[in-house]
Amino acid sequence: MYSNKYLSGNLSGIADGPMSVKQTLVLDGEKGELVKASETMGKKIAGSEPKTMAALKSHSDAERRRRERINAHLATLRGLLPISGKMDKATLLAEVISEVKQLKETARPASEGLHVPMDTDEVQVEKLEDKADGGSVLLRASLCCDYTPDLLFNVKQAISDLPGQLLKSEMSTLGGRVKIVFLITSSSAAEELHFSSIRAALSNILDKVSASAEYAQQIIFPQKRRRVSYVDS
Amino acid sequence: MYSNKYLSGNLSGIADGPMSVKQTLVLDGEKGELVKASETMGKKIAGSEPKTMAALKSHSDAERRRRERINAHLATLRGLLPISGKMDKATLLAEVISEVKQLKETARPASEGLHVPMDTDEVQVEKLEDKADGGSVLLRASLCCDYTPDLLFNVKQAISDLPGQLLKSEMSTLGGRVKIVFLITSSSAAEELHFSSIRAALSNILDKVSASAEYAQQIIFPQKRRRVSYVDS
DNA sequence: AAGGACACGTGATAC
DNA sequence: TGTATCACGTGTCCT
Repeated sequence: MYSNKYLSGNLSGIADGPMSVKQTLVLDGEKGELVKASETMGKKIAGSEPKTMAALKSHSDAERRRRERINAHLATLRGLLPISGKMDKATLLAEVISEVKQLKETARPASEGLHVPMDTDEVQVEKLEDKADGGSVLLRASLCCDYTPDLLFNVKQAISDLPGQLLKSEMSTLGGRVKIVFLITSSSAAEELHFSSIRAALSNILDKVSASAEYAQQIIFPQKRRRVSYVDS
Repeated sequence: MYSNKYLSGNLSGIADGPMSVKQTLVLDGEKGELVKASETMGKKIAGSEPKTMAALKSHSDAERRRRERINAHLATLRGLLPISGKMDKATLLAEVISEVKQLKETARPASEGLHVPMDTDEVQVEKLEDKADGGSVLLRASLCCDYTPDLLFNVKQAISDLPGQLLKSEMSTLGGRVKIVFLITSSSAAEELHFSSIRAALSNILDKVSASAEYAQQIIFPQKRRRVSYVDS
């Protein structure tokens, strides 16, 4: 075992391999030189006090146990992650934090109430929680309008044109009204660009839907007016 | 700064503090003794090669950067956790893994409740909360499948054939998948009958969709298998 | 060969 | 007091 190269596992000190003492240089910051370690050492060595020895061993032992605990937890986390491949310890942690965020976002709407479609047509794009963690931003876009048979077709087309990655979409209907909510990840670099192109895509849907809806409406409710509002945040 | 105690920040070696060279003992595993480090050292020291010096510095610098990266991520994770108090690094990780597990657990019913389409085709009919109100029962039916252009047409037809009164329908899409949920009132007398006819109607949709989807899929993914599950409750 | 990632032992420090 | 945690520089492997 590597850890016993300098520090023997048993105090009786049975020779069990070729020995090579290393880590013998000390970098002297003051002079900027390498010096022999012993040069600057005083009495302290005196050699082989068993007390110091035992203390040192238990110290490094404890430290090793600590490392093992941490690494075990890291391994557990690696197993919990959707990503399978081998990973850097730092990148693993980065993945974990993005996982946690994602899960939190996914779990939220359960408690945050439902998106009931209102009476005014609406296109809304907002940014959720920009904690400057890893350059990725979460956008929440929503569209509220009348339901028409071709709505879903238009939506689907718009989705494929959407920038970033679509995490989730949710749609609810009430009466003849419908509200669709999208959750989209965007790179913080292209954030504003995505922002406006999402807005454009959804507004485009709204236009088409409005056209066909207005046609149908004018037959039945010629008096009804259409109110449209665009909201950004 | 502590990190410069042994290794000076500048290679010119300006004296900037009291110096105390430490880490000079080497624990000899073979003999079980402390020895002077220099005892077992040969020529190698020769003193002050600038090459070795620079290499050593860049090495420890890199290692420090790595540590900082990891610790930064750990700090971020600490901030994401519901627990506020100070925490052991290992216990922090333990908390993170339990948090991830819990979020996964919480997110699953949320996903099912919020009707996020999963990867398996599914027809589900269940009875919600029969509070013996007035002989009327609430049924919740859902259909999960690939999205195809004719899906909505089929759904619309099936709806008109449905028994009972359709209270609400909700639909969400993710990727190419779609999940539709119906809320239907039924008389408790005809409950079982409605149950099976709803099942039949949705299964019928699923069959049609599967057919057209499979046709499209066999061109692109000939190996992909369709898994269908029927769930009652 | 130049640099990244990891485990190690050690000094410092808090309780 | 002993017994934890942490940051550090280093050796070693891998690319």
